[in-house]
Amino acid sequence: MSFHFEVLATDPTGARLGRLSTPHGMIETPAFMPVGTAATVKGQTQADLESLGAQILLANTYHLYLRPGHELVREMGGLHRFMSWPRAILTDSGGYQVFSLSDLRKVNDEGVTFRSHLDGSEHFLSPEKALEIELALGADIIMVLDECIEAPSSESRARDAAARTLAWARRSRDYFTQHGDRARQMLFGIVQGGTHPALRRENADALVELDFPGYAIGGLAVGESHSVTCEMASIAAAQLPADRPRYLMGVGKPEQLADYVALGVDMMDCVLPTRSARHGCLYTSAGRVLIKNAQYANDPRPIDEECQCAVCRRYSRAYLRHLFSAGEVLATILNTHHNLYFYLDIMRKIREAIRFGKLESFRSDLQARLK
RNA sequence: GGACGGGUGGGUGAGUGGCUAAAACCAGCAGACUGUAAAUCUGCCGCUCCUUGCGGGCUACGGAGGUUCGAAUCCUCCCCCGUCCA
Repeated sequence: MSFHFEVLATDPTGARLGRLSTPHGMIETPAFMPVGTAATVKGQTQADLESLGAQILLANTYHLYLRPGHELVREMGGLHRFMSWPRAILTDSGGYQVFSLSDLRKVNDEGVTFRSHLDGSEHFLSPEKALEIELALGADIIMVLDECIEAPSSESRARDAAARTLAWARRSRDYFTQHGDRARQMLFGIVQGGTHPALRRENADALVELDFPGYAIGGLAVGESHSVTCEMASIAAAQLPADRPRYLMGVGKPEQLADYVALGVDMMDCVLPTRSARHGCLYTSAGRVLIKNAQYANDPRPIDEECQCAVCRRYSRAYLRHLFSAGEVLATILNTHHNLYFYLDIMRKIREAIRFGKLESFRSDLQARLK
């Protein structure tokens, strides 16, 4: 009973309000998970993240395996203790690196051989190896290794990747059954299938047969249009059991979050709020602010006049632009704080809207304002 | 007074006869970013005209002349700056 997922309410759109209990606290869904690849959300302390209300963070198996090494993390008491994060953690498997490090890897049915982006050394990641690492890291939710492909991809390529991902899911489940602990960790399977509707449906159906406690939809927002992303997510979500959490991996832009939620998605993660912040792109209730633009040099207003975050309550655009232009580290810190607040605040409002069955109007309002 | 070295586009600075409106970097301006090889990457960055094109015209490598089909690059004189010698 360490893990328990409960749908508390549904909205006419199909959105679900829920909660996922974990050994490291409760996650209100739909949830957005800030990305902390290397056991750190760049630019924010763990105290900052707690104050922002993040209930779960994402970290990366591949990166932590390379540095500092999963055995070290295990020695240091596991990822929660190592990074001093008392709330929930999800570790991605390294499947996304199959996509993003495409020049540095080779895939076959056994697994993936990576050439480390740090020192060029070769490393082999199989579904079993990924899980061994994830067991050592000790995150609450762990992901199977999958093969994430770029879009567009041919049907045969997508079919191969989906079949391989499914086979790996089976091996992962079996490995977890033997070595894992269901009271301590939850293993999610991942749906692939590219941008081919029939493949998505088939792959989701087959994956559900394997009976995972939660399901992810992967391989989206990798080059296809937003409407295709939605179509694929919708097809996959429709095949997934209603009583299990659904995680749409790697999305999305602020104005897209409610779209995914409306498809029945419970969890999302994205580097956008943190990376964009570092690059000077700030999200506001009236659209994006590229803080380095000359027009903000003498703008005394906060980033977003409607925002209640600590940065908007205290600092002007003029000051933030100065910090950014000067390359000051505080720019990263403050920008990241604001963007994460903005994302997490949208999620709070989305949950509120679902509670009252008003997600559709919230969504159209949001999109109109962010355009 | 003499001997060297040097003056290049907003800055630093390459270029020593044509491929140079002039490298590179910085600054400036604009844009991208979706399970993080990302404090990264891309474009623009003399003025001007239009039929917006690997287009036309003009201006530009301290100043003024000159050599040459052609000069930031060679020559002459001048003006600055630095170092050293008197």
